[in-house]
Amino acid sequence: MAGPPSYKAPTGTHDVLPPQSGRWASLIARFAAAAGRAGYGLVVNPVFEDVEVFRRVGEGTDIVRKEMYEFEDKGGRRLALRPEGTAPVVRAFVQHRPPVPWKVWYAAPGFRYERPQAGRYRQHHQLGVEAIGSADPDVDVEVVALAWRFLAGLGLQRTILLLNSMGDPESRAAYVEDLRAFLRGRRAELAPEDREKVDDHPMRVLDSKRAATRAVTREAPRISDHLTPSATGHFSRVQAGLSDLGVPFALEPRLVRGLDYYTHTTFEIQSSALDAAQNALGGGGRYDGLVEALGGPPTPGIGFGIGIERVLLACDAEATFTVGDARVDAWVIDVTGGAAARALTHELREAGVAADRGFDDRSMKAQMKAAGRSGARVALIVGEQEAASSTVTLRDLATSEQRTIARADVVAEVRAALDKEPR
RNA sequence: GUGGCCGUAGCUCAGUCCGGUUAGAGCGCCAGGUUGUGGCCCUGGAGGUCGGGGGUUCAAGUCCCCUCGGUCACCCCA
Repeated sequence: MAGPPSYKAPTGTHDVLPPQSGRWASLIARFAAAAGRAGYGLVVNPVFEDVEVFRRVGEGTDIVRKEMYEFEDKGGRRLALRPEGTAPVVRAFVQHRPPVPWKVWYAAPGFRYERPQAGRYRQHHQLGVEAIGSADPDVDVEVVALAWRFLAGLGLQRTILLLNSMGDPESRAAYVEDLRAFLRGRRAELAPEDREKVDDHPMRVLDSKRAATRAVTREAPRISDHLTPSATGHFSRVQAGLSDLGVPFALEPRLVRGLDYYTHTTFEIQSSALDAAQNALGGGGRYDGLVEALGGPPTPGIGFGIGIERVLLACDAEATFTVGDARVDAWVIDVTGGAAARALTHELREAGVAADRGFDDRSMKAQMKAAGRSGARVALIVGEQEAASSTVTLRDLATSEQRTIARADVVAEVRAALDKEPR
């Protein structure tokens, strides 16, 4: 293409700007607080990993088969941008071998090369936790409840929690055989697009949205009928625990989720407020074989990921968790050249008062206009008269009342006007 | 990867079907009305290669082809 360069954020990516970014930041802060209260510490992983880290996690999944951002660095290493959050955390666990249970949370971007649509992006952001090293069903309960309570705490009400168990590997192997046999017998009734999945990935057929397929899978064998006694025991204890905490859930035997590594508990939280096709706000499950697959000792684990963009979309749809105005307390106006504004804003900020000012030595009118637009509660005005008498005019921008105060009393007067405690 | 719809000022859009002088509106921005005072009002101004390229034509924002981008959906997922 000719002409001057005209750059845009790459397809499927977005800039998050004020004031929306304020909401973004506060969402993460809330999650950090919730996870912190539950004993989870922050983990920060690299945004790219050896491509094998992700391959080991799901050879057969679309995520690794066709959606990974893979590249070779200048040293010839094969790397990939993280398509999901669990694998890097598990890799870090295997590398550092922290004491268990290891409970961590993260807020990180995920990258998948796919066509964007409402609620789906090439770079999206996830909030998540991982609890590695305990097979206790109470860990499942804690993790699921954390996700549920976090979303409820934002004011989201039109959410449903879907719960299923994939069982242990023996349960699962037996079930897959049974399901495959069933689907082969009914193959002709399936939607054409789903027929080819029957042989290689029969469980993928279960989450098809096509009506013809769903009619068949309604009658398909259920994994709950194939669970070993111990897997059934684990799952019942999870359900009992959730009920005990008042977390409502619906059993969904067809919930298999996209990643191959899940065992036992899997769950997904959907929003019925989103009319978009992508209505899963988050999901996760247990992955008792994953640590071993990445070279560690046999170690159980469970976690979830919540999509920040989708949660915010759901909040929009339910008109909750709205953008808070990031207002400053005071606006400093200086028509004597700017030195007074420089000193005053600095002094106020040092004293803990949020203060801002205009630049470029603009007219009184222009500076007042900026002050009004900023949403500040008070304006501090320094003109020739104030400068000459070591005073400042303090104006309440809501009531338009103003009075002249001594320059030396500015911090105290502003604090009083804002009803703010000294720091 | 496949399909539908859409690309005109910073934003939201009119104008495109039936081609015709300097491409418009609202909002926002800047300035003035008020030589020290915001929000309301009035006046004025800046800002556009009509996504890009090619073609048809005396003439293209408008018609044709290609291309890029956006959006929604499928596959699948957060």
